[in-house]
Amino acid sequence: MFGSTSRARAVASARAPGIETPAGVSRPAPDRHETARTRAETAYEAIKHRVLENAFPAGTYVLEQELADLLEMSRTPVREALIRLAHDGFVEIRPRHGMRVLPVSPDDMREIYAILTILEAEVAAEIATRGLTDAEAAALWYATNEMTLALEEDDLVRWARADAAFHRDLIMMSANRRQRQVVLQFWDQSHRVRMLTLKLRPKPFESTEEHIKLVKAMEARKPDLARALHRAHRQEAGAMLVRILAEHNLTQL
Amino acid sequence: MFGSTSRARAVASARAPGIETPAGVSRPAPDRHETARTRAETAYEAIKHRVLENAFPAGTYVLEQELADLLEMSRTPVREALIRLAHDGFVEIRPRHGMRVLPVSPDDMREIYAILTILEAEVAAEIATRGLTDAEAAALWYATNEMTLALEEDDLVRWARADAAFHRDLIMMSANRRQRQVVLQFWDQSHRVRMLTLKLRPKPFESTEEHIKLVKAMEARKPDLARALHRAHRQEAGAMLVRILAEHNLTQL
DNA sequence: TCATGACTTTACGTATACACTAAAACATAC
DNA sequence: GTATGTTTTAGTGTATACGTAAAGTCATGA
Repeated sequence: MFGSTSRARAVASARAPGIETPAGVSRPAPDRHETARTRAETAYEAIKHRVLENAFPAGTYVLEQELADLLEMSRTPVREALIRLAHDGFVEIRPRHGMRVLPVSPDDMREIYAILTILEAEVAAEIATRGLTDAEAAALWYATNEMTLALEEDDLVRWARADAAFHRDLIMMSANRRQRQVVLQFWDQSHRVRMLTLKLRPKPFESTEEHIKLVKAMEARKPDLARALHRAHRQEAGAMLVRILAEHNLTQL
Repeated sequence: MFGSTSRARAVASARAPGIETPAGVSRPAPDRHETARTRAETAYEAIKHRVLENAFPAGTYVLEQELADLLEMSRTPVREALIRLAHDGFVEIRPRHGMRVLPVSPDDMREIYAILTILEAEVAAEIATRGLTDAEAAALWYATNEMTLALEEDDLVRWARADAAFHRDLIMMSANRRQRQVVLQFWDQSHRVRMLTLKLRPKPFESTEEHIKLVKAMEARKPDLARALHRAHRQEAGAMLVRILAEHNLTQL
């Protein structure tokens, strides 16, 4: 169903596309780019993408059959995808109304950033304790450099991309798989709000500086400093987003 | 599928039990105690229970059809339950081999306790900041009292039950729903190891004292003290469990 | 116009059928 | 006995059918 099936299918599924099977179950060739996936996985990714990119706005109800029609598959893999999406916190499932895209309120953002702040600060300290590998340092410096260049060009989208890459790279350095999973889950939950408020925020000069200071603290192997810097960085970012949501009365993004 | 369906079904499902439906789908009356549930939910709870209580030992493979036979339902709700159980970290799904109960290794326990330590310590500080309600204090004192009585009677099972209740009560006091969800998820993941090592651990006199001190610190509204006490408590408990697993070569519980 | 009851429609949860292919079993050669 | 190739079996992912009941629609009365 997951993971190793995808691998096995990638190897085994080099059959001719478009074969029409003789019995009730029609088996069109799935789109093949580089990994074969179950339809349930395809559905998961497709729906998640639409949620994150606001193609399905917050509060929207979409029925199972609508999703199935849209994705050109039966309801079964759609249902399986929805179970996962609900568990990830992107949608809720309301029988006879379909899935509803969960809005992200200021309170939600408070919750999310409270957890990100706690857990990421510990990761920063962990990394400062054991030191950065060359590759890790390069990745983080690349991201901060991107942020700086983006600011020079007044390209906020580019800046946001670099910011996301920085934080993703950072959490992926954690040795604790469960910690990575939790942080990424909530970071994803905040994605739409971050994107939709991008132009409402002040220019992130200080934020960029904070990223740079954090990398320096980690390179200098100062765990307490790294923890404190990152904690402050996350707390301020969360508080600012919450403020913006409140000021603009964006209560359900 | 979840939640509100259960409510609606509870109201609407007072039909005669045992009605045999005319077409392919046989609809025996589900067992009714107080809440009606979908079969997928029934499957989730039943399988989870068997995993937690070691009826399906770690490393065990069980096929979908075996589970369906055992639970007297079709494969469909079993599949849906397995998606959730996999997401909760109790099993992995391996196509053509069925679900496999995920063992919990010493490294897993390190990961779990690292996260519990961080997040719960913050909850303890939060509660110490805002103070305990009478009901909350009563619940925690009841649990610590149970621990004390259990120790007097040398009843470790009773002690473990009180310990679990204490921690569950504590996390449920967090205002952060996501934090509650994360902590409970990982606490559940450690359940089997805690139960299976119960008799291998030293008598938890100090642990009981630590619980008592924590409640006092929270009542006294000392957030820094509460955080530090609870952090130490969780770190020591995690380290001890990891030690025991290693000493007894229990690498895959 | 609003409320209520009856009837109809439809979305869901589930069982079942089926195609596909991974895994197991079997046959053969060295 | 071991390795390899072929055949068979069976577990999964998916589509479809169906029963159930929630939701919608319609008719009627006050």
